[in-house]
Amino acid sequence: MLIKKVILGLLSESPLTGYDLKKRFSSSLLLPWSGNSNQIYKALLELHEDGLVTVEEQQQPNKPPRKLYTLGEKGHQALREWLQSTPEPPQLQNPLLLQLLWAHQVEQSASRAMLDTYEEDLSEHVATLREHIRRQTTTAAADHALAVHAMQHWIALYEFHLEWVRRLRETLA
Amino acid sequence: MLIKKVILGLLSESPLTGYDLKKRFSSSLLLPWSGNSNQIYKALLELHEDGLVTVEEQQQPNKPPRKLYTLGEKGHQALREWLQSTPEPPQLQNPLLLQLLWAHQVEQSASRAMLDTYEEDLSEHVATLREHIRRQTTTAAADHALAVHAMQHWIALYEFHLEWVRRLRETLA
DNA sequence: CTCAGCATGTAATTCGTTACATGATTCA
DNA sequence: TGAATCATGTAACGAATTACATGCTGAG
Repeated sequence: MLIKKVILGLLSESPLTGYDLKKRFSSSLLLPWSGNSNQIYKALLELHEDGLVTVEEQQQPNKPPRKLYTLGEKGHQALREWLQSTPEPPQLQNPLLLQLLWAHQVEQSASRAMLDTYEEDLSEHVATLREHIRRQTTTAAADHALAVHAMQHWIALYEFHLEWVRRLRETLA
Repeated sequence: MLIKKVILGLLSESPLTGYDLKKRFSSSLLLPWSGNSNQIYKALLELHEDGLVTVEEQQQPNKPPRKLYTLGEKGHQALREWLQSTPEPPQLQNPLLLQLLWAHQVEQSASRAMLDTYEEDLSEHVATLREHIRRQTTTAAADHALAVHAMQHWIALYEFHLEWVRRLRETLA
């Protein structure tokens, strides 16, 4: 499960609770998970069973008790192994491309209209991502060159797609 | 469910059985489904319940009976509606990028080695895709300009990623 | 008084996968 | 004899989602 490795990565930066992780996942556009408690608390239990993390239960005044998870030596080792393993090739899922496979069955004006709103949605989406990444790269991760490269490429992939959509619209206009 | 729309698309080309669809899905690298019977036969049942397809049961000598599904008028309508609807922005999932977020925790030589095999795997993968698409575009779909554009862009996305990996390797060498 | 934040977790449901069950035919 | 193709389907499981349950605190 990829999410477990990512949790190891996040815990390697600092100890965190399930709730912290939840917020990280739901606020990060880069991490492709919704940040639902089900998955996270289950993953943490399993990581603990496997001895990769340690837990410290903390009672705090005026707040619910929390469980702080810390990456153990075995966890660091597992993380390092993952970082050195060869990842799977990406899965570029693109609903638009599927739709275009049968686009000849509707009038071209309809496809053009569809692409118009698609381009609008997409460029807004890309703007959000760009801003999101900008904030990330100017703060913490800025010293990790590979991480910065990765994020910029992630954006570039979306921009590449957006550019293609724009050119396609022009050829249809 | 996106797979149901895609089934409508496939049935719009010619009537097919569940078994036919299964083969289409498992042999097409473009359609991101494994082609497992569970999903397909269930989808066909539901499409039938909704009156989008009609079934004709055929007894054939020396072979198991089969159910031929044909797209009805309501199904054509549903397909056309889908083709005109605005698709979701793509989800570019890329395990490599996640790994690079914490790559500074291992030695750079290890990351370089990882990228070496990744590039090898990926370029092979892309070659397969390119050949796959080449066969597709030279035959049936060749007359549908938008479909051809879509497939070429799909490949181009992978090639864009591959090029980036190559440049990244050079900067690390 | 209500809503957001903190913090844990469970339940129900969807989508997807592989593996299994059945049974005939054809080809090596 | 054993594997591959045709053709239907079920079972078991995994990954992910949303919604729900609980309960306390502090701000508007």
